[in-house]
Amino acid sequence: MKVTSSALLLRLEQLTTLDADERQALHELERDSRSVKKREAVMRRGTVHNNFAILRSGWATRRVTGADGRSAITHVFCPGDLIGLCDLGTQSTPHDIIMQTDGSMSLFDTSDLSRLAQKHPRLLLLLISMSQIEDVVLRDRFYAATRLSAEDRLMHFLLCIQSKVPNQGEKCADRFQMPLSQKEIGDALGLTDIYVNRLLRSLTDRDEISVERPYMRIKAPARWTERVGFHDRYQETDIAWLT
Amino acid sequence: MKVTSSALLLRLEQLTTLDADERQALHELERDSRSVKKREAVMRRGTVHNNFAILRSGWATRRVTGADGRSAITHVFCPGDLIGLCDLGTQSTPHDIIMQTDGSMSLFDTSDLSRLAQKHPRLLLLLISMSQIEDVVLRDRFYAATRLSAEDRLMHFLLCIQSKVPNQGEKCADRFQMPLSQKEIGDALGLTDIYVNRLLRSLTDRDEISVERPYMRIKAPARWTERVGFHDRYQETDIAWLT
DNA sequence: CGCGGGTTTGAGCCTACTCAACAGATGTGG
DNA sequence: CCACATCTGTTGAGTAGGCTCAAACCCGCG
Repeated sequence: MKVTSSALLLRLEQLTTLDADERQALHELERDSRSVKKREAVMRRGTVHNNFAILRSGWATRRVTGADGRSAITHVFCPGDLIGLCDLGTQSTPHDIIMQTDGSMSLFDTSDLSRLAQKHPRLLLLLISMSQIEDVVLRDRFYAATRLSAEDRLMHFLLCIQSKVPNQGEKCADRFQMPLSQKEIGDALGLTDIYVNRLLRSLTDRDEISVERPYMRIKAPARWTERVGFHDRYQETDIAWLT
Repeated sequence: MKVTSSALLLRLEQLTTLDADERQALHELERDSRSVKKREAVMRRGTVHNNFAILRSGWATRRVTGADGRSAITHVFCPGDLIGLCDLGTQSTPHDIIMQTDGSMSLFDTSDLSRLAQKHPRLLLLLISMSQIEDVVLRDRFYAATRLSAEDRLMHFLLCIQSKVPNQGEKCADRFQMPLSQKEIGDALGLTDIYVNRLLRSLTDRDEISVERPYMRIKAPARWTERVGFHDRYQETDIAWLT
């Protein structure tokens, strides 16, 4: 039976070269994969098992939820993303991971990881390096959330999502998938769903975007990028120094 | 000449056991240290050298600065903290690091790191794991910044700083050092210096805190913790699984 | 003694929120 | 296959939390 292609492998090989051993190890990591459904919590804060995962298909988010039920979306994950490698130092999962769409993932815990650390330390470092990009993005978003107006914040976030989107093979380069509802966009920005709606409405009315659910199109991404000071951290990725 | 004690080594040894080789490697990493002055930018965004550092004494912050000059403080570093290990995947430093006080640090770049990766992969993983805690804290702060009221946000942040403070050997356990001005606290919270001032004033008037510059005291930290849902991520640290 | 950085206080305003209601989609069980 | 529930999007009206602008004070320091 043919091996399903791995979004993670594809991305890694664009950034560095793997030897046969490493490719094999990666393949074994992804051997078992579980299918997961929309809205399912694949990792729950406070639990100690399955702290690490490779998202093989579908979208997921990391959510921080408060006592009053309000919550914030700190990360958005797409196929090929690594989840939880940024929590190595915590004894249990610090925040929830929720599926945004149906999908599939390979799950691990510390014992798998510590095996990998012994047998393929370089590979682990590569994976960690890749996943750290997400936290660089979070810092940009922290700035946006605290220092930009609601509209600029929204623009910044849409650019973030656009830059995440894997090359979908579609010719319309400026059309991208938006896997979040308006309420969820609000949770990612610290705004109300209602206000997000007004902003999106205003943007479409001014012909800045067009919404073609579940897709979206930004009419003048370059202008937006300039305006809100957006950086595409994925394009700036470089892990080749790890020889 | 006697070796100056290393805040980093102390912290690592509380969390796991190092063998003689690793202790030696760590010692060599910290051999050269440079003294740095308040307000000095020790790493500047966009540059490719000295991307990594061990902060040996003093306090520093990571700042994200926008085109209009507004900025946000995403991280606060204290002695023994690792800086830049969370940016492994970026080709250049993504954000500025600024000294908040005079201090000293040991600086590295990717070549040092890739040597370390080859000779002491476990040690590098330990260091990375430790430094990732800071990003877990940032996610908590992201939630606070987007979903809590200004006063709760401020309480949350003060608890964060208090939990960072190294055991100062002082008996007053509830008194801690506050290395940020009100304007800087505002940058860490997404508030104006003026509003931070009003909040602090109100808290002291209600006898919730006392300000004894450069120290500060929270009168009822347990109540605050409950109220804003604060987690002490440093206490939850666990890197012992990396055998 | 003057200067700059940090703090304090007042007055007025605007951005983003709350509450409320409805329309459209989606899904689900009988 | 329809009836009902739930989630999502849309719009209006009124409000308030945190902002802006302005000015003064304190203090350490050159």
